[in-house]
Amino acid sequence: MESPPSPHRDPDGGEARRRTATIYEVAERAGVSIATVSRVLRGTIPVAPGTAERVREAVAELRYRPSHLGRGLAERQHAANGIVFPDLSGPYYAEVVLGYESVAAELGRSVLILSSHGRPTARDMVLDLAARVDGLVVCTRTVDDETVREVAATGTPVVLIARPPVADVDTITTENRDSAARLADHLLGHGYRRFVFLGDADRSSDFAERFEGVRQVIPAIIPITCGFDEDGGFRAAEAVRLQKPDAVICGNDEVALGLTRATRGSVPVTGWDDVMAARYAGLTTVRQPMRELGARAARLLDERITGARGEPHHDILPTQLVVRSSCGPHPKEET
Amino acid sequence: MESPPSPHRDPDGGEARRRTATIYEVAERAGVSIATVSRVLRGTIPVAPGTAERVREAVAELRYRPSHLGRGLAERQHAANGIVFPDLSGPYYAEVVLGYESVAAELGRSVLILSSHGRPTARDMVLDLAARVDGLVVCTRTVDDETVREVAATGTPVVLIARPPVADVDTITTENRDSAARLADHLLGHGYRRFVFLGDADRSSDFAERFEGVRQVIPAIIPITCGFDEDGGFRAAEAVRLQKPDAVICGNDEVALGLTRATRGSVPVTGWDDVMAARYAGLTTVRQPMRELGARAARLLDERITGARGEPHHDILPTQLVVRSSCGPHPKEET
DNA sequence: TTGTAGGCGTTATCAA
DNA sequence: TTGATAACGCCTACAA
Repeated sequence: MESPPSPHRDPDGGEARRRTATIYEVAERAGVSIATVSRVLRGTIPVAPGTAERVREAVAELRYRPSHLGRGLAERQHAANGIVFPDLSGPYYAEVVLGYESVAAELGRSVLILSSHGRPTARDMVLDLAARVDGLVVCTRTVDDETVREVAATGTPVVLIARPPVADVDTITTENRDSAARLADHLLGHGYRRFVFLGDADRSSDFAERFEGVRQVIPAIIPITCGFDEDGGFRAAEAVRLQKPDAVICGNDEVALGLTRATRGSVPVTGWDDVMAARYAGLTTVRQPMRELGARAARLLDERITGARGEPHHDILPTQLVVRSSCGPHPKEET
Repeated sequence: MESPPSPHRDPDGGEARRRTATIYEVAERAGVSIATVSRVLRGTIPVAPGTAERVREAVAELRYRPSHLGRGLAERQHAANGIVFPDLSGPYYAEVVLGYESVAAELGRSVLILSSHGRPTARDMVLDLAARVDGLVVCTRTVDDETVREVAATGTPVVLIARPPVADVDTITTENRDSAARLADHLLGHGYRRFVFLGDADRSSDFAERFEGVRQVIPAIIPITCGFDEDGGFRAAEAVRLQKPDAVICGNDEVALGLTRATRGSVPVTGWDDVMAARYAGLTTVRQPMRELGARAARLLDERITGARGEPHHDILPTQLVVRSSCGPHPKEET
């Protein structure tokens, strides 16, 4: 007998880690060619019912699952999407990612996550991630514009979340300016006159827009810079106190919560996002549709991946003022 | 002139989506063979300094990034890990995933996430995910034991989080029974005598262990079943009221928070996990090291992937009772 | 309806 | 130190 026609080795003895079956083994077991196996699995080209049945049996018996590596290489695609965010702690990004994963999964794509954490190697990690997905979502300022452009130049579709447009990539943001103005109006209704804005407008376009929106109504508002999380808000308490504000408008809920903890609620405060903790802290805030942000990004990306050309999208999702107790007892409306 | 020796087509005209450079183009540009390019990129085998330099230049000019698909196929590995969890909402899994991503990234592995949501196709999705990673973390009861076994049988290392052992896969959990008993003791110290346990011990080993731990101290505790989230707790309020308990021990913070919202704090309550909202709600709870859970899983997985054999690990991480106001004003200790 | 064979982008083994 | 070239697992014209 000659050696078997298959160019592939037989599975090894089996004492070491068990190999996963290949299409060749399925084909051999079903007594057909690998082309036929591929056809019944993909359902592209009709196969004789009997043959198809034998193939399916072989697949089941061998517990065969096609290799994504082989398939991806042949099809020139990954069937996977990526998403980059600064950090998952704090429900904001967790929700965004969840919304993203949810529809990506529906669309048959796996999702790869990457938290930049603020690692200096973020750029490289993102470029690497981009090389193993069909499309990429970049949240906020996790990497610089240059990197975004480089990924986009590769031809890999990119969607930016909560970030100003770069080149002509798609963008999804939430409405900031108007709701910020509305929030400011509400606070003015409380009778407050002296305000502090707490956050870092230079490092987040969201924060910048919120600040602008507020300042439109309260030109004299005093900006104070701090980190994006609870700790940032907590630490800023002293600086805030020095300004003796009637109320403090914070860039997001975590900052507001941190500040509240430090001031023990002695100063009226507002946040932004409406994370779960905000409800229990009685925090007045602006709710944004975090999950929808991710979900929409996934859909948009899918359209681009599957070939949609057209002009760049720049979707803006609506937000909603949520008044609770942290901004103080509201005086009667006088209208 | 003859046609070029490379078996690969020239890049297309360039009007459509731009292709990413391949190793052949780098080799051609540097005037070497692809083998040499591969060698300088991997740094495995020494290459003449001058040659290496030329290759690096070509790589930079072409912005070449090796294809993970090609590489993975040749190396028979993915350089990626997966993690499966029921849902990312609620800070618990968000933190676990974050801890996981954090160390996985350090170890040079991408991470693929999959939320089972409770989709009926979860089993298939997990099997599919398992086929595209080198190792997999499965949280809680996202899929049945059978599926876990099937993945493990493939040879893909698996680590279970917050779930009882299956076959001989590694396991990481947090301590439940003792801390539950401690919690019960504390509540007894308040003078409470009639208790309800709110959760679903049948669908979570964590809940089951917590219930057992509590019941050790309070044999007469009344179990009531509800969903795992805020809504579950909220809806269970009526059933709880009917029992007129002195205090309610909930399986996790979200349930406790939901119940609290429904009862407006009229009944002493405790949770479990210590999520962010718990702090602001003044919830007495048991803190578990969520991020560490994920981080450790990533390390353990990496060891298995890189060849560690040995006995299965069954790590148990310590937890910590956190007393706040939700369990009521504490009477003076009398010791 | 089915099989053959070339290609997808890398790695790694032989020779040279 | 380098270059051909055979895998790796799959898809898909092209033939039969």
